[in-house]
Amino acid sequence: MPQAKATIYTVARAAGVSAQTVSRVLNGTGQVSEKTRAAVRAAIEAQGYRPNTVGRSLRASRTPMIGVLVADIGNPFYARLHRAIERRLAGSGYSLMLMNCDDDAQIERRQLDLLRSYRPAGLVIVPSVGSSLDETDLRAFGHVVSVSRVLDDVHVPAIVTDEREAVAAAAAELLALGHTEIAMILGPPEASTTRARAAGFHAAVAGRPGCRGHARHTDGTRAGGEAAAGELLGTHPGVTGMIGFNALVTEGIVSAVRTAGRACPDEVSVIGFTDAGWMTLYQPAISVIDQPVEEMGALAGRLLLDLAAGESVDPGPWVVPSTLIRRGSVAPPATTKESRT
Amino acid sequence: MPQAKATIYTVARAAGVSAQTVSRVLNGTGQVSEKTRAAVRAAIEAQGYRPNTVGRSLRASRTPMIGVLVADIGNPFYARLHRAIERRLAGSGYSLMLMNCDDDAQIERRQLDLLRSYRPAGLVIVPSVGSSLDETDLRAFGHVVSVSRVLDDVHVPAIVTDEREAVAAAAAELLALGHTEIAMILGPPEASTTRARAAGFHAAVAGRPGCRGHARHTDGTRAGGEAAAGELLGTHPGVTGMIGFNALVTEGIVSAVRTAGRACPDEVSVIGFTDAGWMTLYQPAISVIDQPVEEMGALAGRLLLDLAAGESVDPGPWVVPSTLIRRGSVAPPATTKESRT
DNA sequence: CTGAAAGCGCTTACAG
DNA sequence: CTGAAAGCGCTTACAG
Repeated sequence: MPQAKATIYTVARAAGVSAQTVSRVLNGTGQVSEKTRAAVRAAIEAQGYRPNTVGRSLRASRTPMIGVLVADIGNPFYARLHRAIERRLAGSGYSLMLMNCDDDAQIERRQLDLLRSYRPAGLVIVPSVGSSLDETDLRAFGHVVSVSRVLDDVHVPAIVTDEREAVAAAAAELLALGHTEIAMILGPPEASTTRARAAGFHAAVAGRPGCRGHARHTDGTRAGGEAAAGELLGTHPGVTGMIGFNALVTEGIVSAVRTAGRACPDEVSVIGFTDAGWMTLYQPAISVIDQPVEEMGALAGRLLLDLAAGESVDPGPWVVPSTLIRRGSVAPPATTKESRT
Repeated sequence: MPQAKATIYTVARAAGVSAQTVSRVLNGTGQVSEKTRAAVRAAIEAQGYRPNTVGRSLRASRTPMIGVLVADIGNPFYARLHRAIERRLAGSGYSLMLMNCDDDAQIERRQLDLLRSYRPAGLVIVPSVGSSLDETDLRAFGHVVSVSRVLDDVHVPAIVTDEREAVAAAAAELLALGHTEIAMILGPPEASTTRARAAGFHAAVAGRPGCRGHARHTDGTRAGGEAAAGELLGTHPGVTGMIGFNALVTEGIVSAVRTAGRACPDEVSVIGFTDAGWMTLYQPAISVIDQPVEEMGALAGRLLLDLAAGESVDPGPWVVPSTLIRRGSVAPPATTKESRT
């Protein structure tokens, strides 16, 4: 029959030992005789005692909790990231406190304050676009790892994918197929990811004399991607290949291509960024630069565990490579095909 | 210059008052003279003091945190639910601790134990399929609200949508269009949602003499939905309409219909459950029973806030209605159309 | 309007 | 191998 309020003291009394000994049994620290251990276990069982993390955390001045602050958990990228971190941390005793900031620097700061009030052991952060956080803010947190987006002038371990190279390879593949005018529909210009992906795109185009590359910034949403892609298809009918900044923008591109009455891949090839279930359902299936979200999350969890254990961690940036998955949405441009026929 | 370790005591000393007065200023409780208040505020500012929720929680025997336990945050339904609860709780001082249980009753129990060790103020739970939780487990949590799935014989406020009615209406619409053999690809038989949706489906079919309804259980994934739908299309070529249990199963149905070489909606009409971005991108756009996820999450947040404030809350179940969104994937069956032509 | 004392549940030195 | 004391940061009675 579980006791109304079991604590280490009620357990200690029932077992005929001190609270300290109960603590030792609970944590497996120090030496406890087998007999005493058994008595304590029996009392724990009898009272239905459950440790109180709050008491422990207060004494330790540190809570076994990792904060996770992302822009929007509704975005599958962040949802998968959370799940991957949680899996890596399973069994470690650490819990995750997830917070959204809607990519708003003010909300980000507020959420961080709230989070910090719990004195968490660490933080995984995908900084907001236009984040105002600096090294001081993050240092106040103790252990921090940034994922995907990086903060300028802030030296915390960062986990990223090889955005520049991956986009460059994808763009190069379009160009090698014979496309001479291609476009990249980007995210917000302030995001580090936008800059890296844009750089890869431009580098690939620059490597092909006679080819032209268009880049457009958006807010990273489907609507934003659709508007930018639609505008581009209208003003630059020569564009025969498009790369999307993320899964949502890619949805927008696909929609715009269809609305413009252009066939994919016959008239316009499309490559997405970050795989999504619908991409294999759509016809044609969408080729995509597949970001290793699970690996990035697992690595974030590992680095934080190392940091919490007092080990020093290389600031990186830790680069986890993306892979180009070739599906049906990429083909040589129509003109090339015709000239071959 | 923020102090290394600011507490209410360091603030109190700097302001020349007692810790108790600092607490009063922080919480807006009791009477504090304007002058004293200003001095305290100045000291807080000067030291960069941030309240420690752990200390407060220990004293209060309760943490301003709501646990959220769901099957899989990778499922957009749960991600949207989390976001909706978080939005409703914004500014309330409560944080959310999100946990996955992979729909595994054992993991569910373990996660709940971990969560409980924080002494949270409440819990939002989507019980796992085959959950072993009973009223005692949940009562130990204090304030609990269940969402979407309900636990048998457990009396906690529940938030659901009108699954039975919504599915019945969707099925009835197919039948009214002239379909005489339709199918529902369900989730796991143990889930309360499966039972409710199946009941709605069977009721609609029973209301139409001469019509036939097939129901198949799956694990609720895309692969499961695809296998079940594929099998059904093969063994029962007369099926001209299918309803999916959730967004993933609907992906599977759409894929299976295409693999079977059947045109949608000309040969097979499809209706999904829970709207998703790809459903408007796909051709034809997928008609769907749209679940009011945001409202359900907001309501869960509100009920928990009420409960935490000591108010009594109606156990409900609180029913938030779903809406049938008509898009391109539903049409009269081919035979009917031919006979009209 | 303000303060001194006690205690929330635990672990960290320190002693034995 | 085991225990008594102190203290983590805060708020709750209780006094004035």
